[in-house]
Amino acid sequence: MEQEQAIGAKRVWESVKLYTVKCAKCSKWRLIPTKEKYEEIRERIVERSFLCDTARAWRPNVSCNDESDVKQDDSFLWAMDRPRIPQTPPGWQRILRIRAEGGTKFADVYYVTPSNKRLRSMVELSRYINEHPHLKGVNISQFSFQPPVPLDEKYIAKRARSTTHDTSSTPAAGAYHALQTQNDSSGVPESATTEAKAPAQS
DNA sequence: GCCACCGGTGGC
DNA sequence: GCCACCGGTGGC
Repeated sequence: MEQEQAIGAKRVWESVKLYTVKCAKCSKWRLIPTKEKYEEIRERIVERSFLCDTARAWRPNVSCNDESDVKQDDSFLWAMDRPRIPQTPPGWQRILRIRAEGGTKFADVYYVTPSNKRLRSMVELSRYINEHPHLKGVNISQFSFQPPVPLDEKYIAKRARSTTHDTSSTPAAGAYHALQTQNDSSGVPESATTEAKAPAQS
């Protein structure tokens, strides 16, 4: 019944403000116009590198000669998605919620079903699918609860990591693309955010 | 040690 | 009373 644009109607909202992907050639950021497009690129980013040319699909004249669409400064909280996250099935929504700074986790991923039910884990997802025969065609391999990684590792409270050895010097090493989230809450963190800037070599 | 999962609860 | 958010922890 009240399926009415349900999704996106009220409570369901996304922490992500802008979707951006880095050009594999010139390393400039290109804004991705829609979440759907972003998810499509993200799924195949390993097989198909993103280039400024790719953005011509929605920006006919853009090229590596144009400056970056967005500066990677501290006006946003940056996070890198992992590659190979499947596109969200039609009728569903994949929602990312960034947690408060200084907590034990960075973000939560959840899926909203076509009938507006919020699911928090693979367990809940498969149970829900089993209990709803009309969703039998839905394969759980189309879902991933893997959250992105913050570029600023200090955003999360330090664990018993100690010694901070170089082991994790490059956060999200394999990930090619990133998303931005709004960094409201605090005033000007400023401190070290800019240092976390993309090591993005090789 | 990490993280997927879920219970508790504070704020609405 | 509900639910968004967070922390604890069991299983790997």
